[in-house]
Amino acid sequence: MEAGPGLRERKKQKTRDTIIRVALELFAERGYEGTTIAEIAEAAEVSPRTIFSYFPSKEDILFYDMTETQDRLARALSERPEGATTLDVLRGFIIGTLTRDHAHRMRHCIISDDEGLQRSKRARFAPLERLVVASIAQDLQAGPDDIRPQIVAAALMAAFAAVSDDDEAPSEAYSQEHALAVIEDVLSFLRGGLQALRER
Amino acid sequence: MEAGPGLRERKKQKTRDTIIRVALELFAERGYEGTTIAEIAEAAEVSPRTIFSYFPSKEDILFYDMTETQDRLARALSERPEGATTLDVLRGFIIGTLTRDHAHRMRHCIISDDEGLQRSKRARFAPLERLVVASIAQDLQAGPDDIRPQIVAAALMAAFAAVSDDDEAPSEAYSQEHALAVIEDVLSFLRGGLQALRER
DNA sequence: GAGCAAACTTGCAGGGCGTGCAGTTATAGC
DNA sequence: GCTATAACTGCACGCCCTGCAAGTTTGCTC
Repeated sequence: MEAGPGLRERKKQKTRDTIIRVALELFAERGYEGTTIAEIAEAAEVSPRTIFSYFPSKEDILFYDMTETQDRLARALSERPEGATTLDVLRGFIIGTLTRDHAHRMRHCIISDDEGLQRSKRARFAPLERLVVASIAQDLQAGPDDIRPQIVAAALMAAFAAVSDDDEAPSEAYSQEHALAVIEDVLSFLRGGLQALRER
Repeated sequence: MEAGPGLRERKKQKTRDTIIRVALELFAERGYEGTTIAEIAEAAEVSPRTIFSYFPSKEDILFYDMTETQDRLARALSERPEGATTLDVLRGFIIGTLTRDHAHRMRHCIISDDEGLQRSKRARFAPLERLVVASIAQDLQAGPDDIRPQIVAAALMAAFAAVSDDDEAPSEAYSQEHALAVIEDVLSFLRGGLQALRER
């Protein structure tokens, strides 16, 4: 008896994937605002009501992988090897998270077309940033009034956003190389900044 | 003949102020989600439909001063004196923008109570950050691939957010002093970071 | 395989936000 | 005062999202 997920679980996963796929297609075709839940439901062959048992809101369909990314980051930070700093973990995490597949490129276009979605995307990074702030605060043994974790985390998230929005990359390989260079710059920057505060 | 605004304009301003005031009171009393447009309209003695001719959305009532702040920042950056850097301008701007009046404190509580509003608040800082990015890019004569402006701007915005969220300040004077200290730290940090990149 | 409990799906009713439109009311300039 | 313009209002509508009470499917047991 393999302990694989049963029919029920597999079916749910399939339905979820279908909803995401058809929703992204419709968003790309008619725009996010121009697509209704009813249309997504019809294309996915479920009832509109069912959509909301898979996703808490229409926006959550678009940002379907954010919670998973958040969990991965939390795990990467908490399970980091002895001696590894938050910055070390993040370097690997950012590179590993960069994906240039069709769905992601499509989503990038969809979000670019809508002012509100750009704001939403930014807002959805906040939980990730909070994780980074806490982890860096631990590294630096920072007190509650110490502003350094927040500054460092903000800079890191900005770098992350910059490399993942970098849409003119000619190839995935180039994109990763470029991202690595950017991240090294940011880490140098942060080390220099922290050093400057230490010397005061 | 003084060229003051006519009755029409004064009345509009008054209505706008009333809407903001009663909305904040209701939000504080019953929470943001627990308050409907209809209730705000009734308390402000206008029709629900009229609310939407003053504010594009319910959230915009809460963040009524963001567009004004954005305009002020844009002006401060574009009209800066010869030789002043973006960082110089921002130091003054942040200090000048810190306010601890009743409405702001009330809003802070309202936002703290609601997960979604915290995300929204963060998202609404994006336009400010874009202004800062552009201004810093100009200062640094940065090319399009240069990540420094985004990092520096993100760190500055994080500092701004930190000092304006600093709600346990015993007094406005203390709060300003504390903010100044934080900002000086951030500026040292940024100078150190930029220096480190220059030396590579 | 029949039956049962749990999980999943669905339709329905409804509340809240936001918009377009047309009619009424108030203001400003002559 | 009279008129053109601006503002307010009510109405109807579409959309998102939720609670609830069915109906349907799945997994498990006998």
